[in-house]
Amino acid sequence: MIDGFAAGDMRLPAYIRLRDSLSSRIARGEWTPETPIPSEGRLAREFKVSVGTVRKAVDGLVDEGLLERRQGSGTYLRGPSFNATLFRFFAMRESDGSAPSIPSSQLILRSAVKAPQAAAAALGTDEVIKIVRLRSLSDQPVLFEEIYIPTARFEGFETLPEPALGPLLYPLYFEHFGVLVKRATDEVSFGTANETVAQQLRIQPGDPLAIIERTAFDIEDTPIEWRIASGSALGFRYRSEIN
Amino acid sequence: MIDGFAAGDMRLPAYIRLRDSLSSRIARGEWTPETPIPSEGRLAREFKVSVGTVRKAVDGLVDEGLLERRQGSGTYLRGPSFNATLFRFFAMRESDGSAPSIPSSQLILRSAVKAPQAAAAALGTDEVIKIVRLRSLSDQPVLFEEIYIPTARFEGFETLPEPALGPLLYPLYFEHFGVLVKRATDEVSFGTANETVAQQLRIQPGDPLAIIERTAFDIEDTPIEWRIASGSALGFRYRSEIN
DNA sequence: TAGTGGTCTAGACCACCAC
DNA sequence: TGGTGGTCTAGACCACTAC
Repeated sequence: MIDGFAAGDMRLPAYIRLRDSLSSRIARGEWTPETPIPSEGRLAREFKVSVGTVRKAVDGLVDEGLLERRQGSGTYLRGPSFNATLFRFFAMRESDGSAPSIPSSQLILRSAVKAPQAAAAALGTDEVIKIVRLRSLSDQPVLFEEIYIPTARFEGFETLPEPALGPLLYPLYFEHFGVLVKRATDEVSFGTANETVAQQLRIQPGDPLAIIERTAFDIEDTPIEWRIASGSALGFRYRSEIN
Repeated sequence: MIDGFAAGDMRLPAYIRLRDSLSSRIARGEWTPETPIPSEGRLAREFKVSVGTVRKAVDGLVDEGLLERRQGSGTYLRGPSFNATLFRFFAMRESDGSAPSIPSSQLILRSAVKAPQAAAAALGTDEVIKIVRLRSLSDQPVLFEEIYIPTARFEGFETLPEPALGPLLYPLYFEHFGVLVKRATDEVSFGTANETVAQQLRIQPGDPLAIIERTAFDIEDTPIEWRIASGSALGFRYRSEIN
C-alpha cells in the first residue's frame, strides 16, 4: 500500500523494502532538510513493522549520507553535502599567507547545445545545457570549466537570472530542480593547453595542464552532470582517500 | 576482565567498548583470515551482553572492512583487501588487446636509511627501510617507486629472501609482520623527469611525469608506509570515487 | 543435523531537544 | 514535559554452511 513497500519484491527483507521506499520518497522530493521525516515509531506503525526494523532501514540511508539523525529532534534530509569544489585541487599561487584569496566565478557561456561525445556518453543523452566558466583566486584565473547537464532534468536552467548562479552549483541543482548529487567519480589526467584554454588561464598554448573529468550522480544513481575542468599542472595537487 | 571491555571508559556504550575490544584483539594478531572469530552467541555470553549488542559491535568492524560475515559459517578477519596497485592508473602502451601484458616488478634497492623529509613527516620517524623498484608491463617500464617503511614495525625486512618480495607488498606486510593496511591517502601531482627516473622509465629528462604520493595506515590509524611513484604523464588516468 | 549469521519482534530505559 | 533518537534486552524463526 504505502508507496512501494508492499508492492516491492516480497522475497526481499522488510528493512530493504522500507529503505527503498523511503529512498524513492526522498527522490520524489517529499521532504526538505528543514522538516524531519516521520519519527521511527510513526513509520513502524505506518508500515506495520517493529521499530528495530525501521531503525535498520534508516541506518542504511544515514550510511549513504542521505539522512541525518538528530537525537531528541528527528531525522532529517541531508542537502547536497559533499565538498565537491574542484578548486581545492589547485594550490593558490599566492601561498605566502598574505592575500586572503577570494575565490570568484565568471560565467562565460550558458546555452542549450548538442553534447560532445564524452558528455553524451556519460549522461546518456545529447540534449544538454552547456555552462562555461572561469574560476579565479584573487583575480588570478585558476580553473577553466565546461559543464554539461541534461536539459530534461534542468528545464529552464538557461533562463535562470544570472546572479542566482553562484560559484556552487550543487546547492542550486537541489533548490531549483530537486536534483540531489549523492556521489561522483573523478578522472585526473594530463594534457596541454590549446589556444582557448591558454588565453583564459593566461598561460601559453602547449603549457602542461591538469585535467579533471567528473561525472556526478543523483540519489537514484542516474548521471546528472558531466564536467571537464582544466588548470595549470604546476601547483596542481589532487587528494583522495582510499578505504 | 575480558580484554579492555570492562576496563574501557564505562560511560561509553557497551557496543563501542566491545567493538574497540575486538579491534585491538585483531590488531594484536589473535585471529587469521582462515579461522572464524567466536560466534555472536559465544561473544554475547563471554561479554555478558545480548546478541543484538554483539551484532552492532561486529557491524561496525564489518563496515570498516576489518571483518567479513559468512552466513552459516562464521565471521572472519579480512586480509589486506583494497586494490592498492598504482599500476592501474597508467595505460598500457600496448592497448591493442593482443599482448596479455604480464606485470613484473624489479627490485633495485632495499636498505635501512634516514628517511627524506616528506617520508619522515608522514611516518613520524626517520628510521626507515627504503625500497626502490621498477614495475613493468610486458618489459615496458611503467612505474618507478620509492617506498619507505618504519624499521620499528618491519624488523628484519631487509634480510627477507628476495623471492618473498612479490609485486604485492601489502599481503607481505600482513603475513610477515602482522601489519594490516586499512586505508590510504593519495596525492596526485605533475612534474618532470630527472636523470635517474628518466633512465629507468626510458623517457627523456624533462618529460612530463605523473606523481602519486601515498601514505598507508594500519588498523589503529598509524601511518606505516609512505611511497612516491612516478610514471609518464602521457596515458596517465587516475580514477577516484567521491561520496 | 548442529551451528552460524540474517531478519524481526516487542518491549525497556536513557539522553537529548524543543516547547 | 512529551517526543525524539540511542542503547539494550531476550527471545523467535529463517537461510545457509559444514560435516
